[in-house]
Amino acid sequence: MAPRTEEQFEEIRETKKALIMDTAMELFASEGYHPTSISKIAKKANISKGLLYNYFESKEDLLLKIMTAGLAEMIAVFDPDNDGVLTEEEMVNFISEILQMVKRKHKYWKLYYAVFFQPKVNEILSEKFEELYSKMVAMLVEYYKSHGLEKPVQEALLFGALLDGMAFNYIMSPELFPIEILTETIKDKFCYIRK
Amino acid sequence: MAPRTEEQFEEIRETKKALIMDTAMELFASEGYHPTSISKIAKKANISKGLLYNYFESKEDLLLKIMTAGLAEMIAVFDPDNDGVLTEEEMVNFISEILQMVKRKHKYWKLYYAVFFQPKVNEILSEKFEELYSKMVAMLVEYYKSHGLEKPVQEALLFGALLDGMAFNYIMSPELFPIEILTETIKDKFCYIRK
Amino acid sequence: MAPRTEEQFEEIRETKKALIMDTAMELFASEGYHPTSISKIAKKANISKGLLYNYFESKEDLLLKIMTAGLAEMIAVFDPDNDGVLTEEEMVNFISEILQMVKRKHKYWKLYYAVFFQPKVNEILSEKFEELYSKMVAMLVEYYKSHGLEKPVQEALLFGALLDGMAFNYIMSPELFPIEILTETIKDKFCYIRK
Amino acid sequence: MAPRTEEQFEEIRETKKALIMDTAMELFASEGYHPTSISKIAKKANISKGLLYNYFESKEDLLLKIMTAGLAEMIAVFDPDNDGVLTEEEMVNFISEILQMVKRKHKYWKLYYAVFFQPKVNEILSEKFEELYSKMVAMLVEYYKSHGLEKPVQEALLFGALLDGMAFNYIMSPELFPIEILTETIKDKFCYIRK
DNA sequence: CATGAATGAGGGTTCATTCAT
DNA sequence: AATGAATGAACCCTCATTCAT
Repeated sequence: MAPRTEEQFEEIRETKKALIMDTAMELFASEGYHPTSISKIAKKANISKGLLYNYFESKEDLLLKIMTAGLAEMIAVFDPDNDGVLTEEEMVNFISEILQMVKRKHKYWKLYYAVFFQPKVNEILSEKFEELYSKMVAMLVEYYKSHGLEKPVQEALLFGALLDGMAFNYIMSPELFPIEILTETIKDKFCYIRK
Repeated sequence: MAPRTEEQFEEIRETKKALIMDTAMELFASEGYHPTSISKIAKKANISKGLLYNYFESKEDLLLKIMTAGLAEMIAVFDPDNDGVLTEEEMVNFISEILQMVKRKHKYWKLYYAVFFQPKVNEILSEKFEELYSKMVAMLVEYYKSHGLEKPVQEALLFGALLDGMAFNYIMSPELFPIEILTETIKDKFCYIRK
Repeated sequence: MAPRTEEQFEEIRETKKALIMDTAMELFASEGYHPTSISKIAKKANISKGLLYNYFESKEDLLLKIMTAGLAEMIAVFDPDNDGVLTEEEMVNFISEILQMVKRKHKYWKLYYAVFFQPKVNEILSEKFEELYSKMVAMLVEYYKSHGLEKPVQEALLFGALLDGMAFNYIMSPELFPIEILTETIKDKFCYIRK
Repeated sequence: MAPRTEEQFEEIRETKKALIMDTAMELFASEGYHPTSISKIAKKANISKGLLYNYFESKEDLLLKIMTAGLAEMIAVFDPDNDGVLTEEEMVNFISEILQMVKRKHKYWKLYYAVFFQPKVNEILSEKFEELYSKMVAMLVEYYKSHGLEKPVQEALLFGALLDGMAFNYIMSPELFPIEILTETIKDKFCYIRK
């Protein structure tokens, strides 16, 4: 019989890779990176331990690939790729999108917070993360400048920290932290909407 | 030599225990909990592995004791144990004290963030933590109420999140996050000082 | 296209088999038998892992087939199939041929030495090897007898050992062991040329 | 109760280390380095797998330590630490000592031959080995020079190779290679005893 | 109070081999 | 004839914990 075609193999690979990454993310996020063993991941994904190493070089590589993919997704959402200045409408939109994102990608975020203090991982990801971070800050600074604020950088940093803190609080105890009812207050405090 | 008295023994015990906890915290914070082995802690503390088990039941127990002690210390600082309403001066004071605390107890905070997603740890600490958290929020709510704000709860939650986010950002990259220059802006935004 | 004939298939098979054996030998010799994985061999030979098992039953079988083939080649060179006594000229020739052989088939020899202490390999090859060995010794014994030496067996064993030792030294560090400049001395010591 | 003294610990360590090295050497020599698992060594030595790593950093380290120790022993025997020229008597002595050594330290030699073609190991040991080798050659060269031979270097290299070959043959099949009855012939051929 | 040799379960990883296509 | 995804046993190694001294 003829062997599978290149494309068939490619498809199998993509499917399996996604399965493994999803399963691993789930476990990493809920139990932590170190306490999650390769065996556990393989069992939950219904594959053999060995197969995992067909797709990822190591446990660390698996984590990194998950994180990178997640980061890329976030960048896609966060970054309006807007070289000009945000309109006020865009700004309001931006806030609600981020907060929605946190709720939807709950697992990713949990993983992020859990993993950013793993020294080794952080080392590798921090570069990408800081890129995202500084883009966001720059965008905000521009917005505040265009609104004539005296200390646009401080505003931007503070606002960034606030979003971070909200995400963190929500991830830690979703039932205690009512994201929705806060948006209006945020708008009042950080959007400087001209009436 | 005269045999040591009961109290002397007790003192030795306390000193050793503190030494072990400090050493362990240092390592946990800088290398992570799981990657830090008991051997490494013992070596750095210049004691034998066996002795460590004389003071702590297990590695997890050690971590928990460190975390609990740290939390207690923070509670002592954060909680003015003030049943009345904060004055504006106290409020301003409170902010700068918290931020100073983050800088001073850098290691503790790092450990907290790194370890809060370990299910077991979280389970045990979350109760105490939430107690602290809700006390803080209540205090802030009172403050905002007394200043006639419309949505005192939202204000309080937002402010709490902001402080969290600042701590988080500072811990992650102290060189990128200039805590000091932000206090003024915070004051403007969250203290509602009556001129 | 016309279907291939039986012979063409056979030819393809032989070519592939030879390719695999050559590739494997190369790797076994340079990296060692155990550290060389089937994957690596397949990759270097530009075939799939599966195909290799179409030609060889197992990794061990592959090794054995390589060794056997190599041994056969050597036997063909070493054994003049001469039932009579070597002439002096033949003897001199014999020496230089062996030494040339070592240089040419460098890889084979390296593999031999590396692998001769693997119990299983030794088990299977030792019979053939001893056949070769005793033939060589017998031939030499005859030669020495015909030259009237008192202890022809000792001479033969010693000479055999010397050749072995030279091969061994050359294989281990070719740059340190100058085979060529030794032939004359060997001739003086072991050929007993009648002037 | 008081802990053991430093010396007691040291003694335990030395004893265990020797036990492990002996056991491992036995197995490495008879089954080969790679096919011998740490588990097997531990089981045969009646210790836990873990303990082995209390004494040796890795399997490779264990092998290296065994080899180095063996090499040191051989150097001690081979090297007369004689800056002057060997007397004829010493030379004869030297030969029989080496051959006895091969018989006595059978296991070590087998390990040497089996392991010298493991690329990684060789890399590390070759330096030490060459030191020994060149010392031996130098010693022999001096001897031959003092006996007025035309080509002392060739003589020395050849003699060295012969000894190597004899050792190799003996190790491979002791029953086929009668070391004892060869010494006289060696003496005749390589000692140049002045009558 | 104090030591570190010893354990053993479990971790991450490799790899010869199989098999559906 | 040919592919490479998939398996699973075995490997090397780590480390929290115990215990005799």
